[in-house]
Amino acid sequence: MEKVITIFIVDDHTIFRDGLKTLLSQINDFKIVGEAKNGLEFLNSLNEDLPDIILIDISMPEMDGPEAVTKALIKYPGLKFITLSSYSDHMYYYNMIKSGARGFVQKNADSKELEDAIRKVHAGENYFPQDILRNLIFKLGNNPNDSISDNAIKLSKREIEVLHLICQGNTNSEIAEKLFISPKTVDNHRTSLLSKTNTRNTAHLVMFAIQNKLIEI
Amino acid sequence: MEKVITIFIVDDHTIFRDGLKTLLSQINDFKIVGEAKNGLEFLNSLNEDLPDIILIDISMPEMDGPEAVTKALIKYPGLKFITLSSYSDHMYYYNMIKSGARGFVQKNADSKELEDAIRKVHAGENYFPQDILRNLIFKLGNNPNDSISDNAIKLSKREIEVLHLICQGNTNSEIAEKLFISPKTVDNHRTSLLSKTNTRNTAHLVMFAIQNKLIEI
DNA sequence: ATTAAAATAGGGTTTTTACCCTATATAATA
DNA sequence: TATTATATAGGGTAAAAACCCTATTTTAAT
Repeated sequence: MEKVITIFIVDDHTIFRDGLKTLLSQINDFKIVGEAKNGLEFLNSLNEDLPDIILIDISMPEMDGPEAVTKALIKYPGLKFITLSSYSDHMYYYNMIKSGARGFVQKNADSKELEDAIRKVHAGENYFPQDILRNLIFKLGNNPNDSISDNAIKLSKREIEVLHLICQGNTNSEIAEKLFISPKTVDNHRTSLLSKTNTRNTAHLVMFAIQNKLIEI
Repeated sequence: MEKVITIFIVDDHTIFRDGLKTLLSQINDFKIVGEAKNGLEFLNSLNEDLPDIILIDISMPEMDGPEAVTKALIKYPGLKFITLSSYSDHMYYYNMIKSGARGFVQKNADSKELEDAIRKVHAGENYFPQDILRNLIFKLGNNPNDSISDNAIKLSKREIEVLHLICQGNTNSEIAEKLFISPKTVDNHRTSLLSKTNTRNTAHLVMFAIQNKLIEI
């Protein structure tokens, strides 16, 4: 008899979890051994009886995917995570791969692909769709020192404060009043925000900030 | 033998559809008779053999939930739609209920609730969670003339086009070129966008648009 | 058929943003 | 210790946005 692959599901949508549970249970050697509705609940439910594969969503309340993966791998370095994602935003791939996920399956993939991914990752391989790999390679370019994390946009504390106030619809002088600084300083922060994020103007900056979770929606 | 309830699923995430299919198939008198990955595909697949219940997502590519429901009900007024939604944004409840959906189930509800909703709607009742009803009543207030649709922000086709191009970082003259209109006209659309959404400037408008799903992230 | 909304476009003005530059003090990092 | 990033602030300018107004044509909606 073949060895059973134990699977844990982390996703905030109960119906999705239920569906996935039922779907995967129909595969003979797959066994759902646990589920959680966010990263925190998942971490708390981890014990010595570890699952073979953890299917985990990216954006969840309380604690999101990347954070949960990072924290879980500190305690249990052998854990194998496969990310389930609904967005096509590449920023997330990096965060998730960086944090240590071994596979990546988009929710609009078919269920056969998910099964493949589970088997491959369980066998010790990685599973990333070609277009994601291509994008990663493209991002890394020909500079080997250029790690994924270095590509992450790092905004300063003040810049994030300014960004928040911009998104709320404040003008430079209003932001200046609220932060007790000169409007000219706000202008400078604004310039560096556009420069760092490589965006063209305020509208583009706000979109970028949301897409890359620099601010909460 | 009890009568079978036929169900059609419309959702852009294949894994979610597959899971739901398997999940609901386990209930004896439920039968999945079709599926589609967006509103357009759903409409095209409709024929004389109509399903009892259609489970439909709100935001999908090509054609979204409200539009599909509206169009389907013109041709087949008897159809019973249950909305599946992942967000807590109330904007959508109105659009979906307005368009004629008879039930509303959040994806983070449990699968028992979905089954209940299907049975209730099939029996001719409505199914809306208490908090949604409460919010509806709250929104309607004590003004009986104040219909739901009046509260929804209605942007024109052109305004939404302009909004999209704004979010992508285009200036008025760039938008003008792309839409083959005068920059002054774009400026006018911009003014009415700010006025309709009651926002203060571009940054605030973009935030509002995203928060209210006027645009895709 | 009449009204209302949408889409078009122009004139003109003020405010805001975006970008050029220099400059200083402080904090963090190599 | 030397270097880099951050945070501060100014002068100056050009572009863009925001808002005032009028006005015509087309397209829904009542």
